[in-house]
Amino acid sequence: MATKGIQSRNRQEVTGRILSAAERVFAEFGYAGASISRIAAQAGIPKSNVVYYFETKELLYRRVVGEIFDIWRAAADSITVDNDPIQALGDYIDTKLDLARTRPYGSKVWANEIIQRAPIVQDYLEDELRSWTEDRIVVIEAWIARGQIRQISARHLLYAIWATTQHYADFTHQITTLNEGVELTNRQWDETKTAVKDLLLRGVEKPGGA
Amino acid sequence: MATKGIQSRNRQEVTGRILSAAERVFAEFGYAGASISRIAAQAGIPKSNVVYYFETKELLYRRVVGEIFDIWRAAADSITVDNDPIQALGDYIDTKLDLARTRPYGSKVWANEIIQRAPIVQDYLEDELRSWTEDRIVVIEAWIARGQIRQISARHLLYAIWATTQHYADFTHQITTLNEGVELTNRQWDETKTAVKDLLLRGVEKPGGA
DNA sequence: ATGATTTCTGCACGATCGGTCAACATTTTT
DNA sequence: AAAAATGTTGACCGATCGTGCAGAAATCAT
Repeated sequence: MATKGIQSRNRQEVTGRILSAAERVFAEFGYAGASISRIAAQAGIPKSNVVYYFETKELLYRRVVGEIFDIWRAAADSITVDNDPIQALGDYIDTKLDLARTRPYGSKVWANEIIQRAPIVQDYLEDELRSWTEDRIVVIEAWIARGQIRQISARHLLYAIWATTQHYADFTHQITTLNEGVELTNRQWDETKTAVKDLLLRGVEKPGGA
Repeated sequence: MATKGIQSRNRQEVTGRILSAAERVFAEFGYAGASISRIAAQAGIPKSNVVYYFETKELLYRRVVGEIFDIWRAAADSITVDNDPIQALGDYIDTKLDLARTRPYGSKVWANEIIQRAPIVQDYLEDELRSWTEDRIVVIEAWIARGQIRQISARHLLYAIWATTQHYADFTHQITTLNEGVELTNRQWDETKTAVKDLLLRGVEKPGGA
């Protein structure tokens, strides 16, 4: 009763390895280019075993996309009416950039899916993303109404934050190449955070309110 | 002597149709998911005819990527030391957003290629993109040295412009879904230009220099 | 008009794909 | 310990892929 037994412990470990491998392979080869056998090889198990746990490639893919979607959603918890706008948006940018570094594959899978017009997770967009976005826009517009930030387009501010933060995940390879071929150091990631917040938030805060 | 004959005229027309179809199919299905037969069907010709003009899928792909790269490069012609910074960067953003609207497929193909670590056009990144980027950074840093703009990171400013402008091409489907399922109108594209420039350029211009 | 050249197309090939299935191994339940 | 349930694996199938190739069709040069 205390434990669930060896089988279920293994089940969790194996499915976890598959999900992790799938996130990477889907990111690096796209949905069509990612074969089940390559995912299996990445996870170190036979192809049949992947099918056993996730039935089809599409179901496995949906699980991967759902994971990164949930993580991103949680990253915006700081965006509430009662928080300080600059602090809240700054935290959101910081968290999003941390995720760009720690979970770049998930971001790439999402980008690929949207680029291809969301053939598999369109329901996510219409149900959860739409209402979630409208809620954040309401918060930002409340800040504007209170005079806490400049009169900007809340929607385009969100898009700009998404675009810039995810750019550092999706375009990591381009950024690395332009960084003389070496990955960004801890210091350079800190500089990135500072630069992105400096650029975007100066367009948000009131001129006098420095 | 005046004309080149029917054959070469047709050659240009057919290769043009193939390139246009390929840009779209590569964007919507990724490199692996884009089959030659689907490109041929989109162009309205037999599969063998596509191979006749471009030999391999990879060579056709390189042509498609090279096209969008050249177009983007030309879009930054306004970024020179002697131009006014805010005007020049504003023009760049405008042009880049126009391209996001008129050539979204090219942008998506590029995004896909970078996400997958540039398996085919890495030479573009190391040769042309790298030197091109360094040149623009020199210009922006010259503006800073002259005191024409704030002391910002030229590199991250470029990345932010790329990220935001290309976001409106690569994530068109997400933006459309969040726009109640309908594509952006002319007016909304104008609002986008204004919002993006307002957000990014306020982080660039000197506080007093309004 | 005729031969050379270019353009176009259907067919065939080996490879790889997603997914099925039956046999086997292990763990859990009784 | 026997039965049931769960986990694991390799062999196999029909479909699609990129590409090579031979020959037909159209155009060009003479």
